[in-house]
Amino acid sequence: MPELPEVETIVRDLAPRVSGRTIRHPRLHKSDVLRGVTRRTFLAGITGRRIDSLSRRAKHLIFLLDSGRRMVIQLRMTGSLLVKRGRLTAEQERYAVLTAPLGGRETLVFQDVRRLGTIHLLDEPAWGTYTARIGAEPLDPGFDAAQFTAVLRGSSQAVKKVIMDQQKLAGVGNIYANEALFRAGIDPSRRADRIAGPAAARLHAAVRAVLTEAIDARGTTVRDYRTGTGQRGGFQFSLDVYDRAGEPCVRCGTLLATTHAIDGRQTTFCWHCQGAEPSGGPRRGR
DNA sequence: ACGAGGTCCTGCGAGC
DNA sequence: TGCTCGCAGGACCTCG
Repeated sequence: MPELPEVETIVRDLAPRVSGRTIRHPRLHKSDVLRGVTRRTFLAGITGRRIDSLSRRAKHLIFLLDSGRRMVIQLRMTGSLLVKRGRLTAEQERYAVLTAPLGGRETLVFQDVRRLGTIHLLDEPAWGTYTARIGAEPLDPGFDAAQFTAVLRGSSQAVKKVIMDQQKLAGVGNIYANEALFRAGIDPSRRADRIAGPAAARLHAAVRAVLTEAIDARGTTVRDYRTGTGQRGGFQFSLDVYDRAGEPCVRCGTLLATTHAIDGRQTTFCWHCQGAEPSGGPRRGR
């Protein structure tokens, strides 16, 4: 599932290949991915437009068009984006949502098996509203431990849910939330507003470190994720807890536990390394 | 403002 | 073998 590092990888791969290119004859194969725009308006809005830049905001891909509008693609669970030279494979044909020929036998392809992904087409004011609803970028140089601590302080919900809340913090999904909490030695179910001081600073550093390392490894491929060049990422070999339930903790050897108690999402953690906090004490009986 | 639950969507694996 | 069913889950929604 593409989170911040995966989307960042796709942007780095594709930005040089799409910038300055013109969308010739786009085809929208599935209309149910559109949000806030009709099929007709969407196609009219991108046809013949030049892509001035491709960038990332949280987990969203932002195509800035020469009209000043932005095509915003959210990959969600199974979406992928690539520039394909020549003919599409049978699988790409089958799951293509949007194909946009760029000239020179190259085609921008957005494919998505489950079609939970979305496409918006936003003018400048709408983009302003859209991006304002998304929280701080965790890798922004100005996003320091004090700002992060303030985010935690603002909620009594489980810390894992808070750091995955896109309105509070941008780009962290289930994989990196699990990893960062393990690295920081923090119980995922602990109330966010009870975490401060050194523990909050540890989590702040862990979130940034795990995201940075995952970008360096070109993302995590558990199932569907592919880079902008169609390859697998490399960070799945560096995961400490995600998808490792029942396996021994890399730090202490305790068998990793799993629960769905936090927001219904799979949470994997080590009782020993994350069960107890200096200021909070262990939390059991979830 | 909170938690719980529904919705979207399809492939996959378990169970019968 | 062939069927049904539960699950995967990010973002958004409604309800109490």
